[in-house]
Amino acid sequence: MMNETERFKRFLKSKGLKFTPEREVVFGEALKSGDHFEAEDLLFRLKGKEKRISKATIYRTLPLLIEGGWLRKVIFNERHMHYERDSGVRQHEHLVCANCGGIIEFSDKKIHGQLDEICRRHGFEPRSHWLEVAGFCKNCR
Amino acid sequence: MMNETERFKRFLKSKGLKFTPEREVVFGEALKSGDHFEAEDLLFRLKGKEKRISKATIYRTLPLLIEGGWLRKVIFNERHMHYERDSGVRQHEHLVCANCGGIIEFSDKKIHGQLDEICRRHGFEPRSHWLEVAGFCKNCR
DNA sequence: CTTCTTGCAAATCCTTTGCAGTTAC
DNA sequence: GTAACTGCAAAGGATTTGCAAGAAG
Repeated sequence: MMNETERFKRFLKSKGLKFTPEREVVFGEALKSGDHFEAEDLLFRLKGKEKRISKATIYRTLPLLIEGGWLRKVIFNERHMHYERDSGVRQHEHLVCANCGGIIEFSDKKIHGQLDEICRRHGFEPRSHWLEVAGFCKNCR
Repeated sequence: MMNETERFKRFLKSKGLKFTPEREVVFGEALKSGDHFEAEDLLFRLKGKEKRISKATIYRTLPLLIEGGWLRKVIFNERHMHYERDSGVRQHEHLVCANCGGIIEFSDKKIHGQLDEICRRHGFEPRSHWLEVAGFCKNCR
């Protein structure tokens, strides 16, 4: 964790930006998120903290964390953005339950291979992809 | 086309809704859309028509067309919604160029098969899916 | 005639921005 | 010191809603 904070500091410095207490808190809390979260979640979780962080600061910090590779955006069938830890693999593959909202993540080599093949056929250079299957999970079907 | 309009009338009736000139126009224009469009596109295209249709009516009609199976939603990496003709196959597979915005649609049996397999493994009952690959097309790479 | 519709403008929701005061370096 | 940062509140863009007037059935 200390390492990550150091990485963050270096990242900011490299861009001529400053390492502030606010950014440190948002950074720490975002990385603590086990799974998907929304800006509003962060805001809420930070409400209880000693340091009060404004909505604006959160919205201004999230893009930095994405740029630095700590987070990625995930778009669901809603109006607002979700975020998740970026493990480095730029793939977003989910089964999303239409009933309980539960999310199962997966990653599949066969699909990746096939996607590469399809891109090749179309002369398309892939950078990232996301795949969402909507339906009903084991418990809700 | 006449058939489709009849279908639409019947659909509305079945839900206790009325067949109005406004709905007819929106319906016709939406079905005329060869590819993806946004609510704003429809609004614009309807500007020139004899009948003036309000934004609100468009936003109120689109969900009906989705419910009736004529359209489906497609979500891109933006803040607003896109729509496309629903051919009955509930798959949304696209290569989207990050530079020119061009969209290449595809459909791939191997991927479908593999998705089914993954769902089975997770006890998940799929209803629809969407897969978007972002990158650069032949011309823009 | 009754219920559903329309257009309008105001309201929402999430996110971004302008500004004036504050802080990191 | 000075450029970057913060919180606030106001602005934004896409979509929605309340309302009174207007049509469909």
